[in-house]
Amino acid sequence: MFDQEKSLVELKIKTYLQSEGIDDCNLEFRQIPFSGEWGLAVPLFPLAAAEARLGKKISVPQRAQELAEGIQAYLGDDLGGFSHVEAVKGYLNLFFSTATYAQRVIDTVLEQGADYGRHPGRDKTVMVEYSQPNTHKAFHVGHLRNVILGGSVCRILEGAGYEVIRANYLGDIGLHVIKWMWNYMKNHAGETPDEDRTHWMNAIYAEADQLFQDPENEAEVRALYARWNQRDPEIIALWQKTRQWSLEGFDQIYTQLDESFDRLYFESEVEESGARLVDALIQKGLARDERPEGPVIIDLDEILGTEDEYRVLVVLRSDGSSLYSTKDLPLAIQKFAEYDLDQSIYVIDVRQSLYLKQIFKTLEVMGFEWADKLHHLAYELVNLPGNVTMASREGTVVLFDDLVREATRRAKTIVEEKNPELTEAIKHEIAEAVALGALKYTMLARDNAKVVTFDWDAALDFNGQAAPYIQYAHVRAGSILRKAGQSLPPQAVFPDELHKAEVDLIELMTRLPGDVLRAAEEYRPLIIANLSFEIARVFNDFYNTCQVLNAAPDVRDYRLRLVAAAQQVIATSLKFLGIKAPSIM
RNA sequence: GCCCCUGUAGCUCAAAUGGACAGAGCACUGGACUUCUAAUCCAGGGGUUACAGGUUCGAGUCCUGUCAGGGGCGCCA
Repeated sequence: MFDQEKSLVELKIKTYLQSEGIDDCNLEFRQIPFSGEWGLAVPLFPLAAAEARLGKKISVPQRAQELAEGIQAYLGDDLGGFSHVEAVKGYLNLFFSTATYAQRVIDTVLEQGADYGRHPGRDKTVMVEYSQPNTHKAFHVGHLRNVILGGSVCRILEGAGYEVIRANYLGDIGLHVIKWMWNYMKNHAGETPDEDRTHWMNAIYAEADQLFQDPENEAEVRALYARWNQRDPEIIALWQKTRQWSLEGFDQIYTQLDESFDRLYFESEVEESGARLVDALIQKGLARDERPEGPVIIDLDEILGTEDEYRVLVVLRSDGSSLYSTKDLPLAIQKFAEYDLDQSIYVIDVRQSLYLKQIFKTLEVMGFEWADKLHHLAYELVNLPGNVTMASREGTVVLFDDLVREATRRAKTIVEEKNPELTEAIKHEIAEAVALGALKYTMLARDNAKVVTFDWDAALDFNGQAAPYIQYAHVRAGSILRKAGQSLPPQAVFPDELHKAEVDLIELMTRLPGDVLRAAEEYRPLIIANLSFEIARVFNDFYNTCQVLNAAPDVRDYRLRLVAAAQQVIATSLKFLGIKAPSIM
C-alpha cells in the first residue's frame, strides 16, 4: 500500500550509507511496535554488526544509533510521504501521516470489498487430500480436526491465489466393511438407515465389532470376506448399496460443515492397480518378494545407502492381500496423471509421518519427477482429558452429531434470550452457525503440531477467545451500519488524532493480505484465527469507547467507513476459517 | 537402540524472516447497561519461556547436551 514511499526513502537511505562507506546493503523494514502511530522501522544493527566483523573497533548498538541519527539528519525535512522521523535505540523509525495512512487503508479495504486480503491467481494448482473417512463407520471429533484443518487450508490457499482441488479418499473396503455387512445380513436384514445416516451406520458397526469377539462369529465374518474376494454378486450389491448410505451420511456432515470435494477416490478403485504396481516393483528389483514366508518389501535404507532413516516399507502381505501402501502408491500416480499439479498435499495425522516419508521416497526412487511436490501436512490428534485417544473400539469417542446437537442446543438457549422475536428457523440457523463456529475455531486456533484436548466444557464455552466472540463483533458492526441508514459515506477524511482503538483496528486490518500468504505457505490457519480474534477484540474496544452514530457528522462519516471496513475484514478472515459470520445473534 | 513432536502465567494457548517492554483467554478480585446488542468493556495481581551450556550486538525462537511427556520404527490403518 505504501510501496512508493518505501522505495523512495530506501533509495535515499542507501545514498547516505554509501557516503558512509557502506555499499550494497539490504535494508530491513518492519513495523514499529507500541507507537500508536504507523510507520516503518529500519534496524541498523545488521549494518553496524557487518562493520564490526570487518574489523572496525566499534560498539554495535552505539554505531547502529549513530547510523540512524546520520540518516535522520541526512533526510532533513524532505520526507516524501512520511510525516516525521526518529532515531532511537538503533532503529530508524519513519512515520506516516496518520490521516493519510488511515484513509488509504480504509479506502483500499472498502474498494476491494470481499477481495481484500485475497491475492490474484498465480496459475498454480494444488491438490489437498483430506478427511479420508472409512465408510460404514462413525464420524467423531477426531475426524473433525482433519476436515476442518483441510477445509481451511484449501480456503487459505485459494485466497493466496492457488487453484485448489479438494480430494477425499474413502476407505470403502476392508475388514470393517465386511464386519458391518455380516452384522447387517444376520441381524438387520432389510433395515434402512434413519435420518442421521452416519449415526445409524455406526450403531451397526459397533455392534458388529462386539459380536466379532466371539470366535464363532469371527469365522462367519471370515467366510463372508472370502465371498467378497470372489466377487459374489449378492455381496457386491449389498456393498454398493450400504456404501452409498455411508456416503450420504458423510455428505450430510460435509454440508453441515460447509465442505465439499471436487474428486472422490476410493480404496477399492486403486487396489488392483496397486497389485500390478507391486509386480512391476519386484520386476525392477526395487521390491523384494519374500513370499510365502514373508511379505513383499521395499528396503529403502538398503536402496539409498542410509541407515535407520527410511526403514522398510511393506507393500504387500505374504498372503497377497493389500495394505495401505499397496494403494497409496498408485493413488499418487493417478493424481498426477489426472491433474497437472504443482503440489499434492496429504492432510494426515502425525503418526503416519514415517509411512508417508517412505511412500514419497519410494515414488522418487521409482523415478517420478513430481515426487518432490508431495507434502505431508501433519497434525496432532484430538484426545480426551487424561490423554485418552479416541477409538471406536474402546468406546472413547465423542460423535460428531452428538457434539453438534448439544452445542447447537446451548447456543439456541442464548439466542432465545437475546432475540426472542426471531422465527424458529432463523434462531436455529444462528445457533448452528455459532455452535459450528465454536467447534471449528477450537480446532484451528491451535498449532497443527499440538494435541487438542477435547472437553465438553471448553468446546461449549462461547466466551473469550472463541468464534462467537468474533462473530459478535461482526454483528455489532453490522448493527451500527444498519442503523446508520442505507448507504455508506462514499468517502471521508480522517483526522490526524485518532483514538488508540481506531489506530489499532486499522493497523490490524493491514495485516490480512500478508497473513494470508504466510498462512498459505505454512499451511497454518492458526495465523488467520489469531488475526480475526485480535481484530474482533480491538473492534469491541472501539465499540465501547468510540461513538459512531451519535458523533459529529465528520467523525461519524469516517467512523462509519472504519466500521464497514472492519466488518469486511472480520467476515473475510472468518471465511478463511470456514466459519459463518451471522448478521444477528 | 534409532527417529519425530511437545515443554511459555494456576489452567488452555499465542508470539513473521533471530530484534525494541514475552501477549491473550479462562479462573480470581473490583468496577461499567435510561446511550450503536453486556455473547461486551475497563482495572488489578500473576513469568528465571523445563534445565545447563553455546553462537550473536541481540535468543522463547538457532546449535549441543540433560530432564519430563507424547508418538513412530518389515506383513495395523
